Amino acid sequence: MLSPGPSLDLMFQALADPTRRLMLERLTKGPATVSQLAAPFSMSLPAVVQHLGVLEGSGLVRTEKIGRVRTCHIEPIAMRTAEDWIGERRTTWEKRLSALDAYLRRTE
Amino acid sequence: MLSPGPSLDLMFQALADPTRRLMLERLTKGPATVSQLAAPFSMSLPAVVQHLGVLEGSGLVRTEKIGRVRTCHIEPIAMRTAEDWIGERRTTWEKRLSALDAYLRRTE
DNA sequence: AGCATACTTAAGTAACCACTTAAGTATCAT
DNA sequence: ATGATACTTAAGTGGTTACTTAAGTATGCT
Repeated sequence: MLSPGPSLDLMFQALADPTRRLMLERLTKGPATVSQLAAPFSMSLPAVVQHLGVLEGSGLVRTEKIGRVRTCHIEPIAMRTAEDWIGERRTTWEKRLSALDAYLRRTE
Repeated sequence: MLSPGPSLDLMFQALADPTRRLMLERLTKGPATVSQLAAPFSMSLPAVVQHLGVLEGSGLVRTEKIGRVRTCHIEPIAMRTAEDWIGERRTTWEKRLSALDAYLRRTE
């Protein structure tokens, strides 16, 4: 392991689990309480809350507790951070490829 | 854990480690042999090869061995798969937000 | 007050992950 | 053929992750 980074670690780690991606997908349709978020899954509530903790720790999700109900929603800015990291590297490589391609065509 | 998916699991898992992201970053600048890829890191060669295995297993990197040298390069298509998954969810949520915003302004 | 709801805390476990060292194999160079 | 290079295989270890069950706390309802 090297540098901790601005928490790309935590974001990608959070995205690496299918349960958490489904939870994120659910939150795409609007905010949800912990119970609502847990409903589709067959696992225990504490397990769901632990997943939620990972999502929140990564910054991808924000939650707020009012009374006894905790409500969760997506944080699009954090999503963009992860997305951008991939995008930058991908396009750099694609540019290299097309430059090589052009070169090969020229020397052809 | 639920569905395995088309291996978004493996891609995001691969991206979750800073060493692997650095390796990917290196490969952005062009193909590299295993030794070249390992050079910047202080860890053992087998450790680097294990990381490389994760990257390759996720489809983000492709390698080919010629003689005794294994050469590695980025697979931009796989990168795009991961990128797109995030992007779709992020934009859906952003649309929801701006729709809500517009609604609030109208009723204001 | 008494009971249900909505989490929360704690503790334990089995599987996985990121390394390590040591030893091995396949090529290439002389 | 000999030695160096470029990985490869195997086995082990300590830390983390994804759960579990059991019990606890805080809030809202009647």
